[in-house]
Amino acid sequence: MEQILTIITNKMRKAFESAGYDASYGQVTVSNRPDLCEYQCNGALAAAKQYKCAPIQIANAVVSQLDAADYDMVEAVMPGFINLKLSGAFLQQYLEGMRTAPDFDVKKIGQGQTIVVDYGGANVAKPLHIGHLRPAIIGEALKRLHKFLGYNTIGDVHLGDWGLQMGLIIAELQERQPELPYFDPAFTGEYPAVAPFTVDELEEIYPTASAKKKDPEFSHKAHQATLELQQGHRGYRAIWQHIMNVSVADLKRNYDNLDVYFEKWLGESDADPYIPAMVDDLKARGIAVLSEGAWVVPVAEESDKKEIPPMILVKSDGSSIYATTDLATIVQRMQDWNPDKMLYVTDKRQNLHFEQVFRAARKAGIIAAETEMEHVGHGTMNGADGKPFKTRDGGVLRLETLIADMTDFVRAKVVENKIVSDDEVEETTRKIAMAALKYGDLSNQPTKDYNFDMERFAAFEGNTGPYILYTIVRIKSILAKYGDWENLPIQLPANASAKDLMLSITKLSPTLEAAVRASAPNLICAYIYELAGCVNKFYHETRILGEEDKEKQAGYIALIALAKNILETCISILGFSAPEKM
RNA sequence: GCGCCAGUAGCUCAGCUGGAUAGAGCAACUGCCUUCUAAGCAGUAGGUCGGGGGUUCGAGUCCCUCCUGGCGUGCCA
Repeated sequence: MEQILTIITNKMRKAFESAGYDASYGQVTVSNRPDLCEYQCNGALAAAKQYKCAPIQIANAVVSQLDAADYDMVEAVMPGFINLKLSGAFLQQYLEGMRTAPDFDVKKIGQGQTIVVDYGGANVAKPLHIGHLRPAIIGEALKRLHKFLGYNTIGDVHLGDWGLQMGLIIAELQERQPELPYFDPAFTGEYPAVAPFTVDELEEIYPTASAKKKDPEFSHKAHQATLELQQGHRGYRAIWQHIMNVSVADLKRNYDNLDVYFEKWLGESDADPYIPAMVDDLKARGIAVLSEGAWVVPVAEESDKKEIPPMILVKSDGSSIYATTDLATIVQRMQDWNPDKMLYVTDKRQNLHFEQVFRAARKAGIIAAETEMEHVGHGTMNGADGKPFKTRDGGVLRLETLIADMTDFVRAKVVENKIVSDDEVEETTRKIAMAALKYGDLSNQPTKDYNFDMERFAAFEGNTGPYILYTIVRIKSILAKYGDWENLPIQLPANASAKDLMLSITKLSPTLEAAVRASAPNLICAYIYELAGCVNKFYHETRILGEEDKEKQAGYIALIALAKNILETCISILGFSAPEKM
């Protein structure tokens, strides 16, 4: 179905033409003065200059060309605005179309296209911490949004399992347990099947090793181990496999806990097999050049305002770096999936890195010219004081801990409210906590830093996830009491708040398209907040179950049912769901 | 140094390609539960949109400049 704005813009364009003006002035927008009108066209103001006459004259001429039956009100207002109010019948018909079609008749603009969303950013051997929350939540939402709009979507966690961090762990392990067979060059037998560490030990080993990077001797050993691992050192590969086994199981558990699911659990190591051929090829074609001992791909362009340093392909010690694996990953993705678009959801501070990789990929012809590459750089989540999140003792806060804290907060509230029975408390609590956490994050623009304030998020008043859930739950409660509500047709708006609600419902499609275009889930949050507000106002002003006119009542039910379905669809795109009661 | 991003109510933030009186939430104050869940609804108060220039019928939005903060800037990711 066409969007309302498109429909009335087209009519407005025709009216401009009939009145003797250029059709391009007919763009209609949602009103910024809801007290005056629902939609407006400012084209007459812009046209006045070209036609050298008063804007109000143009506006009047255009208005006389419009079909009055489509609107409750059409008027030209000084200095030249054209204000519109849609007719109830038009709205009724439009909503009935949304109600009866699958997915509210939202156009599947991604039909036939494949998109890869790279959004986990988890590192093996390290527990997920507070910094992993945003890419997981934003990436999952963007993936689901694309999927809803018809794209074939592939979410890839892209594990950090190949860089210096691995060398650091190996070097540290060797210092602690040099007697292990992995470090014995003469050892040719089978390595132990059981890892020489638990996940908890691993999580201690890495930060310890990382802290020792300043020691030149240790640092050299770690770099050397990284290189040898990448070159196929048998013992190091075995250790690596242990790390993977122990770590990935733990990561999956944590992502499950967040309702974040990846289609692919590939990592930097999976790109490794593609590296030698890629590097040879780039060298042979002169795309990679030797500079300061390293092989680099110059990516600077004439039009650059700043100096873009070359992308380092092979470090001077011969090992690969994250740019190398990222580039090789693109090779793998093009080969296996040939996507139309790749989306990278990572910290915004990696912006330059991705700019370099994308340019190198184009320069080398690794990606097709029409394949879009986008880095969705997100900001940092800080503590309530605006400073980076730390635990009381100054450590990094684990994601698990954050979720547990939020859950405890919510549980207290749920228990206090006494609406759900004891055996439902946990499930309800989990859903509300997830909504509070995810909505709290997604309602901010991805690029901005924001402050995580438990008090604020858990307060549940105003613009929060629980507010949205509460709205849905209220409707569900009415529908359950009403009974058979599934197939009732939409009726004419019964009152002003019903019409406002209907108008809000029609904005679903433009909102989703704008969100996908800008990679901005916050637009969906803003939309459902507005929609929920309309629902609550309608709810407050209209007695629904007590309505004696059964026909009228069926119309109310049809309207709130449609609103509920849209709200539920939107929150499922955002990655959470509503309980039955709260 | 250069580059990117941000600066809007006491606090946290919206404001789409420039349009009419700059909007929400929190906090403060005031109403509304014998009636569909008050985690709600309605209202009051709160602003020189960082400063200064400019472009035009019109600027929070575009251009220039300055101030403040954050981040990035070749072998970490």
